[in-house]
Amino acid sequence: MSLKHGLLGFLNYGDMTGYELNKAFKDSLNFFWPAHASQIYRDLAAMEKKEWLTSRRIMQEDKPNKRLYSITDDGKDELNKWLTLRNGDEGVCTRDAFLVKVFFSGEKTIDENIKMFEDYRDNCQKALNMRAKIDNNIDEYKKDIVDAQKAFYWMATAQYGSHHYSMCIAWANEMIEKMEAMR
Amino acid sequence: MSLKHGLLGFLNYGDMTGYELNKAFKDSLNFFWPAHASQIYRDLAAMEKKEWLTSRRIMQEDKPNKRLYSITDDGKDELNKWLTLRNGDEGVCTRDAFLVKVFFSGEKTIDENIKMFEDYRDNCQKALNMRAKIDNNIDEYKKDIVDAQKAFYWMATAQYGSHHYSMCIAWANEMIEKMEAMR
DNA sequence: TGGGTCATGTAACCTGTTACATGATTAG
DNA sequence: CTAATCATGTAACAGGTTACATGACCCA
Repeated sequence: MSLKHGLLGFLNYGDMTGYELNKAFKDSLNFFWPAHASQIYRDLAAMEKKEWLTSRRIMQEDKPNKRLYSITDDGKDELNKWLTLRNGDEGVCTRDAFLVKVFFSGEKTIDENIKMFEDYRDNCQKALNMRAKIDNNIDEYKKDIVDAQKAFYWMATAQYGSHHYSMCIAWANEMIEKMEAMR
Repeated sequence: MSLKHGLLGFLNYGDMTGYELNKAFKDSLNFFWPAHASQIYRDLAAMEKKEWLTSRRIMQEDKPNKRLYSITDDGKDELNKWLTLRNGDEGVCTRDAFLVKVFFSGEKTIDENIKMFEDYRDNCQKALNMRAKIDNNIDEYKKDIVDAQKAFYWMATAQYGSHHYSMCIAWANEMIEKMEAMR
């Protein structure tokens, strides 16, 4: 997986510009796969060279001109190849800088660490609250791209998000409690 | 965070070779921060240039010669800077390719997706079982580096791992159940 | 005699991050 | 008046992945 597959996924729903793709990522996948606009534009250009996409310029008068991308048959093949590819450790092994930091936090005082965990918990709580927004976004998109099938998998990822943050909050609270007992 | 900080963390416990660092990663942090041996050696060289480390060659007769790294005061400063740096979204936003795949899985048949989730669940189960091993490793290291303080934070990350995989398994089962009802 | 452990690296490549640049229109 | 939206990109850099190379010793 790389950003390219995410872009192919969206373009498979219909033609989009880099700007729109950037928004689509922010509105839905951002929690699982953050993307910078600059990378989106760069990868779109690279994918056009590979002939996974074609593009055409759309002239506009009151707004800047834009470039609309369409997925090709090669692009669809690539997307399906990725979708049906069996996952090895994908999803099972997650890179998480916070956990590494925790691992080495024996160097710090308990009070510092309690604060670090409280911060973390609060950030998770904020993220959990924001999930409600994401669910709204999915509901809105649902109206445009009417397809109960698709919507189910969007909801599945949203569900994961909620479970994930709840778990993190519970874990942080457990650890804070233990640290307070140690103090 | 980058691999460099993880390496500094271990070297702060005592001098180590690239080979030993590679094993230390595999035995403990692998689930949160997988590292390739080639990157470890490359980053060690880069860190020596920055004077975060010094190294000396150890000659051996029946085994290949090796290079032992020691952390410098600059290296310790860098480590502490990172450890005490306030986390923004670190830990809150996790990159997870499997979730992206799920998001776009409306393109596939329900049967294919059930299989995908079953695979995922089984991988998580395997990972969960392997956590027992990690716990053993931590117990062993505990004897060498006797420090209850440190051990607590190692256990905290291990706890996270168990919680994480249990949550993933539960989520996958929920989704499989729903998909089976849709079939 | 084949595979695991010990031990270190190089090179090429791919992917992601940060900083910068431009400039019109529109809503508060 | 000022901030947001629309819209696209370049350049440099940092970090991670894959493939390859070497070679001895030891255990089954």
